[in-house]
Amino acid sequence: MAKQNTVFKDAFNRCLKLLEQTANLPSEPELGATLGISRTTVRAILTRLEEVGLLTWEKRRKIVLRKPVAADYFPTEETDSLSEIIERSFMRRILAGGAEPGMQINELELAREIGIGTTSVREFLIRFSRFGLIEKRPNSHWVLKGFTRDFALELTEVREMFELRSATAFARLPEDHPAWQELDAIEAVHHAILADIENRYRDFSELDERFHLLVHRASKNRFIVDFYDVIAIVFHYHYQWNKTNARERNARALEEHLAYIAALRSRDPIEIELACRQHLKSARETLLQSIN
Amino acid sequence: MAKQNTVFKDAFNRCLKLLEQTANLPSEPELGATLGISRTTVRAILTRLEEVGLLTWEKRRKIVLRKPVAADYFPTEETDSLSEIIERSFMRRILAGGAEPGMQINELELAREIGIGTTSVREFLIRFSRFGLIEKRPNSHWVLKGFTRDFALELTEVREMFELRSATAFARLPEDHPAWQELDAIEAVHHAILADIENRYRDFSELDERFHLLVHRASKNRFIVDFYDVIAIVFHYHYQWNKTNARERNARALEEHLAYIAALRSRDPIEIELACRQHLKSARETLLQSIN
DNA sequence: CGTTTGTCTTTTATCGACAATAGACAGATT
DNA sequence: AATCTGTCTATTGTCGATAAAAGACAAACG
Repeated sequence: MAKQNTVFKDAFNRCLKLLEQTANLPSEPELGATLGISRTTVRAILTRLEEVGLLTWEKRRKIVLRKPVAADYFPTEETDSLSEIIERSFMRRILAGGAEPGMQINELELAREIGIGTTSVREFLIRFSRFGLIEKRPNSHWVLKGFTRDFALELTEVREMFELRSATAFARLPEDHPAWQELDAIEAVHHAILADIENRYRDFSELDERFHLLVHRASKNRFIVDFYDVIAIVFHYHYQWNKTNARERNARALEEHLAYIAALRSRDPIEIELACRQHLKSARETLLQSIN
Repeated sequence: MAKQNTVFKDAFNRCLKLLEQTANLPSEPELGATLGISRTTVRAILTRLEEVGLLTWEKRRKIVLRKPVAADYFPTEETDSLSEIIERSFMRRILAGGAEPGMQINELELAREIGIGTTSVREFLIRFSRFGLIEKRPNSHWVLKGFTRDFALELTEVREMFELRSATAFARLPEDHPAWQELDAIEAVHHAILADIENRYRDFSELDERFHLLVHRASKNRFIVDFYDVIAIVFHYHYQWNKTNARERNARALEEHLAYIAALRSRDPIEIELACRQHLKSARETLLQSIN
């Protein structure tokens, strides 16, 4: 196999979802734009829709013959891109498994274990190296620096610098900047989750990322925004891994976010700094607790 | 060719340099440690030394037969690693050549132009992407964001945050920390260059990197230290590219460094902040001038 | 007994090949 | 006239293969 056809399979599934709602398919270019893929892949999807008897397709005439059923979808395991698979597999190893700092990382072994080629593993490790968890010895192996206390402290130190600056910049955004609307939307979701915290506390992780990314974007600095990737991936896997007291922790974080949002609205630098620091401090503590 | 033997050639050349000074070669492991290579490569070097009649080698008996001459060395073009070649080639294109922001970057074209495989180009681009100058469209090309005014401003904004914090941390290093000695050594080189500025002003670039890296290291934060790579590469190529008023500019920077070093020694936070800001401000201005 | 050497195995860096995907262009359709 | 479709080409993502380099281990040496 030269290239996985995960783009095709994933887009096919999303196309089926579209078909559940509407029985009308737009033109090829439009469908491509909707699904975020090229026309080549759109046509591959249409061809398959015809093959499985969901569609008659001739030039512009596209007639949906029936509603899609579960069996029409590709299994979700097949729709993940290779890099997602590698990332998950790798993170599980270094977060969950007994991964000692200083351990060697072997490209070939990793590749065999996941069942993929070495090229993909190498490219992943290179991309991943910017997260500061691994380091390359040229012409030799990678070294795992580990998800240690030091790592967490260094990460949060930079995070606090960047987020304070971003929050200050946020307050200076013009009244009509779309970020304020997005902030309203985010605040509403906070209230919604808090109102049903027992069932919905797991939705916090995604919301957290959405909120902080919005704040960071206000810095209009690519390095600050890019750095948020590091924070996001660490917290993402941290939430998956450490579930102790998740409900209470998330509830508290939601409240802190609300205070933080209110401070942003006030545009008062002092208040913003206070609310921001307060929240970042508890985020840091949560992270540190999960390490030791 | 599967792998370049640049490690061998480069180490061979360095070994010849050793032979110019001493006529005695140590054991294989020791030589390997000196040259920073494995024993396998050491033995390849010894074999070649024998082939070209520089050495008789049998087990522990290594007898140097003559001094190496210029013709014994591998040409320098052959000792650069592939990634260095790609980097130079790429930087020339995007800094010197008419590289408009928004331009597409084509892996295949780049590879053909440099005369190497696509894998190496891809890996380079992935590594390079953390410098914020290019961006990937998945399943499609890379986009050049360009060495623009915005780029320089964003870069220097973060640089200033990081360096101020590092400088403050530097002042808190214990009296006996090796960084203070290194600072003395660096200061001495400053005086030496200033004393012969007409001839030596080109040495500033390297010294600049050495000094600022030392300061950044005091932060003991991998993200801050790693970020210095971005600064270093930008200034490195910037110095190569923009030579107008280089002598005066470097002389001024050297003076600013000396003031900055004195401030660090004073350990007075206010003085440090002042000297640091002053220097970073002119560094930023120099960079900006070269852009428009 | 601690190094050093000889030999062998494993891993990395790089290439070329090929399927998946993107993208270009001319002719067809409304 | 604008958009869509058919067809074709170019580029990306991934693999396996291979030379260079690293590294393991036992026998030899001092």
